Amino acid sequence: MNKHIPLSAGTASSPIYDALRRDLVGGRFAAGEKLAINALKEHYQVGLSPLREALNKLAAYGLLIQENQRGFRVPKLSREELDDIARLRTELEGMALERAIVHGDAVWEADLLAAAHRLKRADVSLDKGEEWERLHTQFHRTLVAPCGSVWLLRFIEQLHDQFDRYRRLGPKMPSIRQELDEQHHQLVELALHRDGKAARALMDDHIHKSYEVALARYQAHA
Amino acid sequence: MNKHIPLSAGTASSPIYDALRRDLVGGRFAAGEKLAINALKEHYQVGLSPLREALNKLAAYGLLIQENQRGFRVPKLSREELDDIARLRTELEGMALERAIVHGDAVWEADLLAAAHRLKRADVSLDKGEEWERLHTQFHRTLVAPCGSVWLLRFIEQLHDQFDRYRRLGPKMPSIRQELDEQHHQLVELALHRDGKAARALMDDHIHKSYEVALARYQAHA
DNA sequence: GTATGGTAAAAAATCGATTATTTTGTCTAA
DNA sequence: TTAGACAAAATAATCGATTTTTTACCATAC
Repeated sequence: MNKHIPLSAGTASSPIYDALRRDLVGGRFAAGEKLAINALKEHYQVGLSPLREALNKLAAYGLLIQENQRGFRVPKLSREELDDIARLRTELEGMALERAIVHGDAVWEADLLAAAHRLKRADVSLDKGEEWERLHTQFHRTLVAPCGSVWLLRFIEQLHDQFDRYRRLGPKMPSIRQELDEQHHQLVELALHRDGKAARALMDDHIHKSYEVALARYQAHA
Repeated sequence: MNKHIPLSAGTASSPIYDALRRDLVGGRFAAGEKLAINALKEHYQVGLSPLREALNKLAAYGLLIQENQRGFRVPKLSREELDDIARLRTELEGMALERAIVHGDAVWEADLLAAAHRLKRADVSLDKGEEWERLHTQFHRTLVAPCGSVWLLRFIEQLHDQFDRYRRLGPKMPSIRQELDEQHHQLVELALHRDGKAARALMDDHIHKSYEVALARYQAHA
Protein backbone atom coordinates (compact mmCIF):
# COMPACT_ATOMS: atom_id res chain seq x y z
CA MET A 1 0.00 0.00 0.00
CA ASN A 2 1.52 3.24 -1.14
CA LYS A 3 -0.24 5.44 1.38
CA HIS A 4 0.32 9.01 0.41
CA ILE A 5 2.03 10.96 3.14
CA PRO A 6 1.38 14.72 3.11
CA LEU A 7 4.48 16.66 2.09
CA SER A 8 5.01 18.60 5.28
CA ALA A 9 4.00 15.77 7.58
CA GLY A 10 3.28 16.38 11.20
CA THR A 11 2.19 19.96 11.08
CA ALA A 12 -0.40 19.34 8.41
CA SER A 13 -3.23 20.62 10.55
CA SER A 14 -3.10 24.07 9.10
CA PRO A 15 -2.73 24.69 5.38
CA ILE A 16 -2.48 28.29 6.45
CA TYR A 17 1.09 27.67 7.59
CA ASP A 18 2.16 26.53 4.15
CA ALA A 19 0.32 29.33 2.43
CA LEU A 20 1.89 31.97 4.64
CA ARG A 21 5.33 30.48 4.31
CA ARG A 22 5.05 30.45 0.54
CA ASP A 23 3.91 34.05 0.46
CA LEU A 24 6.63 35.18 2.84
CA VAL A 25 9.38 33.47 0.86
CA GLY A 26 7.87 34.67 -2.41
CA GLY A 27 7.98 38.26 -1.25
CA ARG A 28 4.24 38.84 -1.21
CA PHE A 29 4.80 40.95 1.90
CA ALA A 30 7.16 43.89 2.15
CA ALA A 31 10.23 43.45 4.32
CA GLY A 32 9.72 45.18 7.64
CA GLU A 33 5.97 45.26 7.16
CA LYS A 34 3.78 44.77 10.18
CA LEU A 35 1.20 42.08 9.57
CA ALA A 36 -2.38 43.11 10.19
CA ILE A 37 -3.83 39.99 11.70
CA ASN A 38 -7.43 40.83 10.88
CA ALA A 39 -6.54 41.46 7.26
CA LEU A 40 -4.71 38.12 7.07
CA LYS A 41 -7.65 36.40 8.67
CA GLU A 42 -9.91 37.70 5.96
CA HIS A 43 -7.48 37.22 3.10
CA TYR A 44 -6.74 33.59 3.90
CA GLN A 45 -10.29 32.91 5.06
CA VAL A 46 -9.22 31.38 8.33
CA GLY A 47 -9.99 31.73 12.01
CA LEU A 48 -7.92 33.64 14.48
CA SER A 49 -6.57 30.69 16.44
CA PRO A 50 -5.12 28.67 13.54
CA LEU A 51 -3.72 31.87 12.11
CA ARG A 52 -1.94 32.82 15.31
CA GLU A 53 -0.55 29.31 15.67
CA ALA A 54 0.85 29.49 12.15
CA LEU A 55 2.37 32.91 12.84
CA ASN A 56 3.99 31.58 16.00
CA LYS A 57 5.52 28.67 14.15
CA LEU A 58 6.80 30.94 11.41
CA ALA A 59 8.36 33.21 14.00
CA ALA A 60 10.17 30.27 15.56
CA TYR A 61 11.24 29.26 12.06
CA GLY A 62 12.69 32.67 11.36
CA LEU A 63 10.34 33.96 8.70
CA LEU A 64 8.68 36.37 11.09
CA ILE A 65 9.67 38.53 14.02
CA GLN A 66 7.41 38.50 17.03
CA GLU A 67 7.50 41.69 19.08
CA ASN A 68 6.44 41.74 22.67
CA GLN A 69 2.87 43.00 22.54
CA ARG A 70 3.12 44.44 19.08
CA GLY A 71 2.26 41.52 16.88
CA PHE A 72 4.23 40.08 14.01
CA ARG A 73 6.55 41.74 11.56
CA VAL A 74 8.28 40.61 8.37
CA PRO A 75 12.04 40.61 9.02
CA LYS A 76 14.08 43.37 7.45
CA LEU A 77 16.53 42.48 4.72
CA SER A 78 20.19 43.42 4.99
CA ARG A 79 23.36 43.00 3.02
CA GLU A 80 25.03 41.53 6.10
CA GLU A 81 22.36 38.91 6.51
CA LEU A 82 22.41 37.96 2.85
CA ASP A 83 26.17 37.46 3.07
CA ASP A 84 25.73 35.42 6.22
CA ILE A 85 23.07 33.21 4.70
CA ALA A 86 24.98 32.64 1.47
CA ARG A 87 28.18 31.77 3.28
CA LEU A 88 26.50 29.37 5.64
CA ARG A 89 24.53 27.80 2.80
CA THR A 90 27.80 27.21 1.01
CA GLU A 91 29.28 25.46 4.02
CA LEU A 92 26.28 23.39 4.97
CA GLU A 93 25.01 22.48 1.52
CA GLY A 94 28.53 21.59 0.42
CA MET A 95 28.98 19.40 3.48
CA ALA A 96 25.65 17.70 2.86
CA LEU A 97 26.36 17.15 -0.81
CA GLU A 98 29.67 15.43 -0.12
CA ARG A 99 28.00 13.16 2.39
CA ALA A 100 25.09 12.46 0.06
CA ILE A 101 27.45 11.42 -2.71
CA VAL A 102 29.00 8.92 -0.34
CA HIS A 103 25.74 7.46 0.89
CA GLY A 104 23.28 7.91 -1.96
CA ASP A 105 22.02 4.71 -3.55
CA ALA A 106 20.51 3.78 -6.91
CA VAL A 107 17.09 5.09 -5.94
CA TRP A 108 18.68 8.42 -5.21
CA GLU A 109 20.34 8.49 -8.62
CA ALA A 110 16.98 7.91 -10.25
CA ASP A 111 15.26 10.53 -8.10
CA LEU A 112 17.97 12.99 -8.95
CA LEU A 113 17.63 12.49 -12.69
CA ALA A 114 13.88 12.76 -12.40
CA ALA A 115 14.04 15.94 -10.34
CA ALA A 116 16.49 17.55 -12.75
CA HIS A 117 14.35 16.59 -15.71
CA ARG A 118 11.17 17.95 -14.20
CA LEU A 119 12.96 21.18 -13.37
CA LYS A 120 14.24 21.56 -16.92
CA ARG A 121 10.80 20.96 -18.35
CA ALA A 122 9.02 23.27 -15.97
CA ASP A 123 7.12 26.06 -17.63
CA VAL A 124 8.60 29.17 -16.11
CA SER A 125 5.91 31.41 -17.53
CA LEU A 126 3.12 29.42 -15.98
CA ASP A 127 1.92 30.63 -12.58
CA LYS A 128 4.46 33.40 -12.19
CA GLY A 129 7.15 30.75 -11.98
CA GLU A 130 5.69 29.31 -8.80
CA GLU A 131 5.85 25.80 -10.19
CA TRP A 132 9.47 26.28 -11.22
CA GLU A 133 10.31 27.48 -7.72
CA ARG A 134 8.72 24.39 -6.21
CA LEU A 135 10.67 22.08 -8.50
CA HIS A 136 13.87 24.01 -7.91
CA THR A 137 13.54 23.63 -4.16
CA GLN A 138 12.72 19.98 -4.67
CA PHE A 139 15.79 19.44 -6.81
CA HIS A 140 18.16 20.89 -4.25
CA ARG A 141 16.43 18.92 -1.53
CA THR A 142 16.83 15.69 -3.48
CA LEU A 143 20.48 16.42 -4.12
CA VAL A 144 21.41 16.42 -0.44
CA ALA A 145 18.67 14.12 0.86
CA PRO A 146 20.83 11.05 1.61
CA CYS A 147 23.44 13.01 3.58
CA GLY A 148 22.41 11.08 6.67
CA SER A 149 21.79 14.06 8.92
CA VAL A 150 18.23 15.05 9.69
CA TRP A 151 19.38 18.22 11.42
CA LEU A 152 21.65 19.28 8.62
CA LEU A 153 18.78 18.93 6.16
CA ARG A 154 16.57 20.93 8.44
CA PHE A 155 19.03 23.80 8.66
CA ILE A 156 19.65 23.78 4.93
CA GLU A 157 15.96 24.02 4.21
CA GLN A 158 15.66 26.91 6.60
CA LEU A 159 18.56 28.73 4.95
CA HIS A 160 17.08 28.06 1.53
CA ASP A 161 13.88 29.80 2.50
CA GLN A 162 15.82 32.72 3.88
CA PHE A 163 17.99 32.93 0.80
CA ASP A 164 15.00 32.86 -1.50
CA ARG A 165 13.54 35.92 0.18
CA TYR A 166 16.44 37.80 -1.39
CA ARG A 167 16.70 35.88 -4.64
CA ARG A 168 13.04 36.36 -5.44
CA LEU A 169 13.00 40.09 -4.83
CA GLY A 170 13.15 41.08 -8.47
CA PRO A 171 11.65 39.90 -11.75
CA LYS A 172 12.73 36.73 -13.53
CA MET A 173 15.97 36.84 -15.54
CA PRO A 174 15.90 34.15 -18.25
CA SER A 175 19.58 34.61 -19.17
CA ILE A 176 20.80 33.82 -15.68
CA ARG A 177 18.27 31.04 -15.38
CA GLN A 178 19.89 29.36 -18.40
CA GLU A 179 23.28 29.36 -16.73
CA LEU A 180 22.02 28.05 -13.42
CA ASP A 181 20.00 25.34 -15.13
CA GLU A 182 23.18 24.20 -16.85
CA GLN A 183 24.85 23.89 -13.46
CA HIS A 184 21.99 21.80 -12.16
CA HIS A 185 22.67 19.25 -14.83
CA GLN A 186 26.39 19.30 -14.20
CA LEU A 187 25.69 18.73 -10.53
CA VAL A 188 23.70 15.62 -11.42
CA GLU A 189 26.56 14.42 -13.62
CA LEU A 190 29.15 14.83 -10.89
CA ALA A 191 26.88 13.24 -8.32
CA LEU A 192 26.29 10.20 -10.50
CA HIS A 193 30.03 9.90 -11.04
CA ARG A 194 30.49 10.12 -7.28
CA ASP A 195 32.94 12.97 -7.56
CA GLY A 196 32.33 14.60 -4.21
CA LYS A 197 35.15 17.11 -4.38
CA ALA A 198 34.21 18.44 -7.80
CA ALA A 199 30.52 18.44 -6.97
CA ARG A 200 31.18 20.51 -3.90
CA ALA A 201 33.27 22.98 -5.85
CA LEU A 202 30.51 23.33 -8.39
CA MET A 203 27.95 23.78 -5.64
CA ASP A 204 30.09 26.56 -4.17
CA ASP A 205 30.06 28.26 -7.54
CA HIS A 206 26.36 27.65 -7.99
CA ILE A 207 25.51 29.28 -4.70
CA HIS A 208 27.89 32.12 -5.43
CA LYS A 209 26.20 32.85 -8.74
CA SER A 210 22.79 32.75 -7.11
CA TYR A 211 24.18 35.03 -4.45
CA GLU A 212 25.19 37.57 -7.05
CA VAL A 213 21.71 37.51 -8.49
CA ALA A 214 20.21 37.94 -5.05
CA LEU A 215 22.60 40.74 -4.18
CA ALA A 216 21.86 42.62 -7.39
CA ARG A 217 18.15 42.38 -6.73
CA TYR A 218 18.57 43.44 -3.14
CA GLN A 219 20.60 46.46 -4.15
CA ALA A 220 17.98 47.40 -6.73
CA HIS A 221 15.86 47.94 -3.65
CA ALA A 222 12.55 46.27 -4.52
CA MET B 1 22.60 52.89 30.42
CA ASN B 2 23.04 49.17 30.68
CA LYS B 3 19.40 48.31 30.04
CA HIS B 4 18.93 44.64 30.68
CA ILE B 5 17.65 42.83 27.65
CA PRO B 6 15.67 39.66 28.35
CA LEU B 7 17.64 36.57 27.42
CA SER B 8 15.34 35.26 24.76
CA ALA B 9 14.37 38.64 23.39
CA GLY B 10 11.46 39.07 21.05
CA THR B 11 9.30 36.22 22.17
CA ALA B 12 9.19 37.44 25.75
CA SER B 13 5.40 37.61 25.80
CA SER B 14 5.03 34.24 27.37
CA PRO B 15 7.26 33.06 30.19
CA ILE B 16 5.54 29.77 29.60
CA TYR B 17 7.71 29.23 26.54
CA ASP B 18 10.92 29.49 28.53
CA ALA B 19 9.57 27.33 31.33
CA LEU B 20 8.52 24.59 28.96
CA ARG B 21 11.76 24.76 27.04
CA ARG B 22 13.74 24.42 30.24
CA ASP B 23 11.71 21.48 31.38
CA LEU B 24 11.93 19.74 28.01
CA VAL B 25 15.70 20.14 27.81
CA GLY B 26 16.05 19.18 31.45
CA GLY B 27 14.22 15.94 30.88
CA ARG B 28 11.24 16.71 33.10
CA PHE B 29 9.11 14.92 30.51
CA ALA B 30 9.65 11.39 29.29
CA ALA B 31 10.78 10.98 25.70
CA GLY B 32 7.87 9.93 23.52
CA GLU B 33 5.38 11.12 26.09
CA LYS B 34 2.17 12.70 24.88
CA LEU B 35 1.59 16.03 26.56
CA ALA B 36 -1.77 16.38 28.25
CA ILE B 37 -2.61 19.97 27.54
CA ASN B 38 -5.07 20.36 30.36
CA ALA B 39 -2.54 19.05 32.83
CA LEU B 40 0.08 21.49 31.54
CA LYS B 41 -2.42 24.30 31.73
CA GLU B 42 -2.96 23.58 35.38
CA HIS B 43 0.67 22.84 36.23
CA TYR B 44 2.01 26.05 34.72
CA GLN B 45 -1.02 28.07 35.75
CA VAL B 46 -1.62 29.49 32.33
CA GLY B 47 -4.45 29.85 29.84
CA LEU B 48 -5.01 27.62 26.88
CA SER B 49 -4.12 30.14 24.17
CA PRO B 50 -0.67 31.17 25.45
CA LEU B 51 0.07 27.54 26.17
CA ARG B 52 -0.80 26.41 22.66
CA GLU B 53 1.26 29.22 21.16
CA ALA B 54 4.25 28.15 23.22
CA LEU B 55 3.78 24.53 22.17
CA ASN B 56 3.60 25.55 18.53
CA LYS B 57 6.82 27.50 18.80
CA LEU B 58 8.56 24.63 20.53
CA ALA B 59 7.39 22.28 17.80
CA ALA B 60 8.85 24.56 15.14
CA TYR B 61 12.04 24.72 17.22
CA GLY B 62 12.30 20.96 17.34
CA LEU B 63 11.68 20.27 21.01
CA LEU B 64 8.21 18.89 20.31
CA ILE B 65 6.47 16.89 17.65
CA GLN B 66 3.08 18.05 16.52
CA GLU B 67 0.82 15.31 15.22
CA ASN B 68 -2.10 16.08 13.01
CA GLN B 69 -5.08 16.07 15.35
CA ARG B 70 -3.35 14.27 18.14
CA GLY B 71 -1.69 17.06 20.04
CA PHE B 72 1.94 17.36 21.01
CA ARG B 73 4.48 14.71 21.83
CA VAL B 74 8.01 14.78 23.24
CA PRO B 75 10.40 13.54 20.52
CA LYS B 76 11.83 10.09 20.94
CA LEU B 77 15.54 9.73 21.60
CA SER B 78 17.74 7.60 19.38
CA ARG B 79 21.36 6.67 19.08
CA GLU B 80 21.33 7.80 15.46
CA GLU B 81 20.05 11.21 16.36
CA LEU B 82 22.55 11.65 19.17
CA ASP B 83 25.35 10.82 16.76
CA ASP B 84 23.92 13.24 14.24
CA ILE B 85 23.61 16.06 16.76
CA ALA B 86 27.09 15.54 18.18
CA ARG B 87 28.71 15.45 14.76
CA LEU B 88 26.94 18.54 13.56
CA ARG B 89 27.69 20.35 16.80
CA THR B 90 31.35 19.55 16.27
CA GLU B 91 31.29 21.00 12.78
CA LEU B 92 29.27 24.10 13.52
CA GLU B 93 30.65 24.98 16.93
CA GLY B 94 34.19 24.45 15.68
CA MET B 95 33.52 26.68 12.70
CA ALA B 96 32.02 29.35 14.92
CA LEU B 97 34.88 29.19 17.41
CA GLU B 98 37.51 29.71 14.73
CA ARG B 99 35.61 32.70 13.42
CA ALA B 100 35.06 34.09 16.91
CA ILE B 101 38.78 33.92 17.64
CA VAL B 102 39.43 35.98 14.54
CA HIS B 103 36.80 38.62 15.25
CA GLY B 104 36.50 38.72 19.03
CA ASP B 105 37.61 41.95 20.67
CA ALA B 106 38.78 42.94 24.15
CA VAL B 107 35.23 43.04 25.49
CA TRP B 108 34.82 39.46 24.38
CA GLU B 109 37.98 38.43 26.18
CA ALA B 110 36.66 39.95 29.37
CA ASP B 111 33.23 38.37 28.95
CA LEU B 112 34.87 35.04 28.36
CA LEU B 113 36.96 35.18 31.49
CA ALA B 114 33.93 36.27 33.47
CA ALA B 115 31.73 33.49 32.09
CA ALA B 116 34.38 30.86 32.80
CA HIS B 117 34.87 32.14 36.31
CA ARG B 118 31.17 32.17 37.09
CA LEU B 119 30.88 28.65 35.76
CA LYS B 120 33.73 27.43 37.91
CA ARG B 121 32.28 29.04 41.00
CA ALA B 122 28.77 27.77 40.38
CA ASP B 123 27.34 25.65 43.14
CA VAL B 124 26.48 22.40 41.44
CA SER B 125 24.53 21.09 44.38
CA LEU B 126 22.27 24.12 44.52
CA ASP B 127 18.99 23.81 42.63
CA LYS B 128 19.64 20.41 41.13
CA GLY B 129 22.44 21.93 39.09
CA GLU B 130 20.02 24.17 37.23
CA GLU B 131 22.20 27.20 37.86
CA TRP B 132 25.29 25.38 36.63
CA GLU B 133 23.44 24.39 33.47
CA ARG B 134 22.48 27.98 32.83
CA LEU B 135 26.04 29.19 33.27
CA HIS B 136 27.40 26.35 31.16
CA THR B 137 25.09 27.27 28.28
CA GLN B 138 26.07 30.88 28.75
CA PHE B 139 29.77 30.04 28.63
CA HIS B 140 29.52 28.18 25.37
CA ARG B 141 27.35 30.93 23.94
CA THR B 142 29.90 33.55 24.91
CA LEU B 143 32.71 31.54 23.40
CA VAL B 144 31.27 31.64 19.89
CA ALA B 145 29.31 34.88 20.16
CA PRO B 146 31.53 37.08 17.96
CA CYS B 147 31.63 34.58 15.08
CA GLY B 148 29.75 37.07 12.95
CA SER B 149 26.97 34.78 11.83
CA VAL B 150 23.56 35.19 13.38
CA TRP B 151 22.28 32.07 11.71
CA LEU B 152 25.20 29.94 12.78
CA LEU B 153 24.63 31.00 16.38
CA ARG B 154 20.98 30.17 16.04
CA PHE B 155 21.66 26.67 14.79
CA ILE B 156 24.29 26.02 17.44
CA GLU B 157 21.90 27.02 20.18
CA GLN B 158 19.28 24.70 18.77
CA LEU B 159 21.73 21.82 18.63
CA HIS B 160 22.87 22.57 22.15
CA ASP B 161 19.34 22.18 23.44
CA GLN B 162 18.93 18.93 21.55
CA PHE B 163 22.25 17.63 22.79
CA ASP B 164 21.41 18.48 26.37
CA ARG B 165 18.29 16.34 26.22
CA TYR B 166 20.68 13.39 26.03
CA ARG B 167 23.43 14.70 28.28
CA ARG B 168 21.03 15.45 31.10
CA LEU B 169 19.33 12.08 31.07
CA GLY B 170 21.21 10.66 34.02
CA PRO B 171 22.44 11.91 37.39
CA LYS B 172 25.38 14.28 37.82
CA MET B 173 28.87 12.80 37.59
CA PRO B 174 31.34 15.02 39.47
CA SER B 175 34.41 13.20 38.17
CA ILE B 176 33.56 13.92 34.54
CA ARG B 177 32.50 17.42 35.46
CA GLN B 178 36.02 18.05 36.75
CA GLU B 179 37.57 17.07 33.47
CA LEU B 180 35.18 19.11 31.35
CA ASP B 181 35.62 22.14 33.59
CA GLU B 182 39.35 21.89 33.01
CA GLN B 183 38.73 21.97 29.26
CA HIS B 184 36.60 25.07 29.63
CA HIS B 185 39.55 26.90 31.09
CA GLN B 186 41.89 25.61 28.43
CA LEU B 187 39.44 26.82 25.82
CA VAL B 188 39.59 30.30 27.31
CA GLU B 189 43.38 30.16 27.31
CA LEU B 190 43.58 29.20 23.65
CA ALA B 191 40.95 31.75 22.72
CA LEU B 192 42.86 34.53 24.44
CA HIS B 193 46.03 33.43 22.68
CA ARG B 194 44.10 33.52 19.39
CA ASP B 195 45.09 30.00 18.53
CA GLY B 196 42.11 29.06 16.38
CA LYS B 197 43.41 25.73 15.19
CA ALA B 198 44.24 24.42 18.65
CA ALA B 199 41.06 25.81 20.10
CA ARG B 200 39.03 24.02 17.49
CA ALA B 201 40.83 20.76 18.15
CA LEU B 202 40.15 21.11 21.84
CA MET B 203 36.52 21.92 21.15
CA ASP B 204 36.27 18.76 19.05
CA ASP B 205 37.61 16.78 21.97
CA HIS B 206 35.38 18.59 24.42
CA ILE B 207 32.26 17.78 22.46
CA HIS B 208 33.43 14.22 21.99
CA LYS B 209 33.87 13.73 25.74
CA SER B 210 30.44 15.20 26.38
CA TYR B 211 29.12 12.93 23.69
CA GLU B 212 30.48 9.89 25.49
CA VAL B 213 28.77 10.99 28.67
CA ALA B 214 25.52 11.53 26.81
CA LEU B 215 25.80 8.20 25.04
CA ALA B 216 26.46 6.31 28.28
CA ARG B 217 23.45 7.91 29.88
CA TYR B 218 21.29 7.21 26.87
CA GLN B 219 22.32 3.57 26.86
CA ALA B 220 21.55 3.31 30.57
CA HIS B 221 18.00 3.87 29.37
CA ALA B 222 16.57 6.45 31.80
C1' DG C 1 5.74 76.80 19.02
C1' DT C 2 6.80 72.87 21.55
C1' DA C 3 6.03 69.71 25.01
C1' DT C 4 3.09 67.16 28.09
C1' DG C 5 -0.92 64.74 29.60
C1' DG C 6 -5.17 62.69 28.83
C1' DT C 7 -8.61 60.43 26.10
C1' DA C 8 -10.30 57.69 22.28
C1' DA C 9 -9.49 54.31 18.82
C1' DA C 10 -7.07 50.33 17.26
C1' DA C 11 -4.90 46.16 17.73
C1' DA C 12 -2.92 42.24 20.18
C1' DA C 13 -3.41 38.79 23.61
C1' DT C 14 -6.15 35.98 26.28
C1' DC C 15 -10.22 33.69 27.96
C1' DG C 16 -14.42 30.64 28.13
C1' DA C 17 -17.21 27.92 25.46
C1' DT C 18 -18.27 25.26 21.28
C1' DT C 19 -17.21 22.06 17.69
C1' DA C 20 -14.76 18.33 15.57
C1' DT C 21 -11.86 14.46 16.00
C1' DT C 22 -9.83 10.62 18.13
C1' DT C 23 -9.72 7.21 21.56
C1' DT C 24 -11.81 4.01 24.66
C1' DG C 25 -15.12 0.78 26.10
C1' DT C 26 -18.87 -2.28 25.31
C1' DC C 27 -21.83 -5.21 23.00
C1' DT C 28 -23.05 -8.30 19.29
C1' DA C 29 -22.25 -11.70 15.88
C1' DA C 30 -19.48 -15.04 13.62
C1' DT D 1 -12.96 -16.37 21.82
C1' DT D 2 -12.19 -12.91 18.68
C1' DA D 3 -13.27 -9.41 15.43
C1' DG D 4 -16.01 -5.68 14.14
C1' DA D 5 -19.16 -1.96 14.77
C1' DC D 6 -21.29 1.28 17.46
C1' DA D 7 -21.68 4.51 21.29
C1' DA D 8 -19.72 7.20 24.88
C1' DA D 9 -15.98 9.68 26.79
C1' DA D 10 -11.89 12.26 26.34
C1' DT D 11 -9.18 15.42 24.13
C1' DA D 12 -7.65 18.52 20.47
C1' DA D 13 -8.84 22.36 17.56
C1' DT D 14 -11.42 26.28 16.68
C1' DC D 15 -14.49 30.11 17.39
C1' DG D 16 -16.53 34.50 19.33
C1' DA D 17 -16.08 37.68 22.81
C1' DT D 18 -13.46 40.07 26.50
C1' DT D 19 -9.48 42.12 28.42
C1' DT D 20 -5.25 44.37 28.07
C1' DT D 21 -1.89 47.06 25.80
C1' DT D 22 -0.37 50.15 22.36
C1' DT D 23 -0.93 53.86 19.20
C1' DA D 24 -2.95 58.13 17.51
C1' DC D 25 -5.02 62.34 18.31
C1' DC D 26 -6.05 66.53 20.53
C1' DA D 27 -6.26 69.88 24.06
C1' DT D 28 -3.87 72.48 27.37
C1' DA D 29 0.03 74.45 29.73
C1' DC D 30 4.51 76.34 29.52
